[in-house]
Amino acid sequence: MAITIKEIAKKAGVSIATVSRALNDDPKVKPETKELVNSIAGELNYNPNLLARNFVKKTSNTIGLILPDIFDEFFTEIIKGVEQHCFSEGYFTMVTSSHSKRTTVEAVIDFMSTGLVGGIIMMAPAVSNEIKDVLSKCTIPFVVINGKKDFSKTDSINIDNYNGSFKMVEYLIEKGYKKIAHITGPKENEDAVKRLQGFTDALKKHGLKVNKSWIVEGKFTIDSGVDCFNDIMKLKEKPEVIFAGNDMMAIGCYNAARLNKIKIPTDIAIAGFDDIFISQYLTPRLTTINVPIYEIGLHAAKMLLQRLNSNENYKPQHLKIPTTLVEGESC
Amino acid sequence: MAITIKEIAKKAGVSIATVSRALNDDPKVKPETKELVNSIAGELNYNPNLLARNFVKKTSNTIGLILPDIFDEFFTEIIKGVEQHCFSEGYFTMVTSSHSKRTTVEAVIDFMSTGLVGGIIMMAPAVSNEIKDVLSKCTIPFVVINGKKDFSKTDSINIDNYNGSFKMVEYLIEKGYKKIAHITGPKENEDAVKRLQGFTDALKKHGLKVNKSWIVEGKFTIDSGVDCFNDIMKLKEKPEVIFAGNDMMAIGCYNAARLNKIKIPTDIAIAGFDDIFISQYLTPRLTTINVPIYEIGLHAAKMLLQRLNSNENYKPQHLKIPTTLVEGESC
DNA sequence: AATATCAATGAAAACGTTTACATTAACATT
DNA sequence: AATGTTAATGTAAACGTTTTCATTGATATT
Repeated sequence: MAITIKEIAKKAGVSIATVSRALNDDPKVKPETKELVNSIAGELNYNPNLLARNFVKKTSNTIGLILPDIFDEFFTEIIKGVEQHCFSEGYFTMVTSSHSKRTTVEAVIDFMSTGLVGGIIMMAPAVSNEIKDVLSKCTIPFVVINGKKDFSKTDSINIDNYNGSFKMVEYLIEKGYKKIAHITGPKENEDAVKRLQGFTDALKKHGLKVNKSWIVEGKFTIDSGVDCFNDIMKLKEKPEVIFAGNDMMAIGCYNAARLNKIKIPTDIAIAGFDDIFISQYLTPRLTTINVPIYEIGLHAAKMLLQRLNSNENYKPQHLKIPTTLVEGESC
Repeated sequence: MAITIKEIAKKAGVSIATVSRALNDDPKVKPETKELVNSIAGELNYNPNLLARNFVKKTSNTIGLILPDIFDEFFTEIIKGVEQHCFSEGYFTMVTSSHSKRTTVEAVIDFMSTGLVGGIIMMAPAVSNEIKDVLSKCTIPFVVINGKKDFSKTDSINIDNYNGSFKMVEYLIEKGYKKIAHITGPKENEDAVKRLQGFTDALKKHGLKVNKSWIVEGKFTIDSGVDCFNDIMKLKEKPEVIFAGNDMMAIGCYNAARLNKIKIPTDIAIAGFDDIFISQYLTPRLTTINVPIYEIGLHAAKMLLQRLNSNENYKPQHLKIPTTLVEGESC
């Protein structure tokens, strides 16, 4: 049987109310009493029953982290960032992902309606109306990572996709490239949309015309990278460089290139976006846009906990995470 | 305010006890009553307060997953495996890792003493006495992944490191290699120890002598792979192939080789262990031992839930996960 | 000296659920 | 007719904590 405050109360000769207050460092308790209670608690190796505590307080020192279906190494970093900050503030982290048996929306509802978590962090690269709907009814604080701009009533964190993409294209132009192709992510994916926008705007700014056939839609997966690469190589007018919408698809390009004995960067140059862990170990090292993934998780957790600990309804925050260009040998 | 069974009871004209029983599908409740209660619950969009439920039942439909300090893409798959199975059985997954601010032991204690989780899955490549100690006092079921053999009182899951390593060495010998070096993991790491054992035994079986200077201790990190590779290349008698204790260190070898213009596999061959995601995208593709990581998580979850749902103390299970050789072009 | 203020503590309710025990009514057995 | 059995439901306690609302005794204010 675990130790309860009742037993501490008995040993200390005070009421359970005083014990509770002492343990919670209530200023109304006499310092001596506090000390007494704390020492007895330590002696008995007391640990508060969080189930009971959360139950009566109607909150939870656990936060829920909802990840999208495919979660790769990218998300490990997010989990790490979230978990480490939460832990240091006395919170636990519950993870879940949407998969064959559950949608993101269902995950939100699960988390929200059971009382199990006090707040939610949600990765939502594609924000459907259904999601917006359920979130608008959400009774606990939440932070959206990568939501749309129009999703402004709540805290959100976004990667600065537009500028990252813009930066990359300017870099390529500076290097002398004039024929630049782009493999986009899925149209529904907000990151993908912004990256495409940065791409076209940068081209326009430098007086390069936007060649429609050099913009191909991928799926942010390696396989789709392979397919898109092959499609591009079939064009009569080939580009000099392919800017893949993310590193996964850039890897797909590498693979397709190797298979077809096409040399990078001499035959065609490749650039990516994300700077995932693998990218630095590709040969040649991929030129890409670094996204500080760990930091995203960290900031998401910070925002959420701030929210949880300030009952006044403060103005929703919107954080845009800056990116940096990483120069490899692939361009 | 969320709906409670009290309100359902009122609407249905029965007591809260009956509602509780009906919702839990107690056979003592008349089918008609059950139906009535369920339909009202559905109407009101009732969701049980799990905090209250778990509190009174002194269990939790949440399991705790403890990961080691450095957790890379390898662990993503574990998390996925655990989470997906747990979810399908109505359990939530809480993750944590040991890091600068907390040891594995503290994580266990945290999970155990708060009532927040009903069971624990722990990845413990190195099982210290301290861990053994705290686990022996553990009051809730747990499963250890990669524990030592002598840790037999509880459920455990192990990678078949020995045979994987043995297989690899036999494969290399078959390919004609005679001078085989091995970069081991940390001595405390149980996986590393078993892999080394498989290595030496395979050599002995085939009448090859074990050259001490060809066995170098790494740390299972990329950097240590670089260092060990360089150390080996400084030897007067160089091996023909380096069998790295894990893929991360194999990647380190790749990097060091590239820097020194050493060609793989012509100048020296490299093999790894784990078959992590990246390995298939290395050039040349790494020859390695595939470990079904997702399955490990899945089985761990299965074992734990089985344990949780059978109050009789059944015999502890020990699962050994088989591995397969993946032939790349690096040997 | 009477009263107000205050610091420290205690008593008890409350949270939403499960469950041991009690109760009822219907039916079966003697 | 009296008793036992059973099915279905109700009553109320219990879980460990926080918190509202007293209560006490001491000190300050008039």
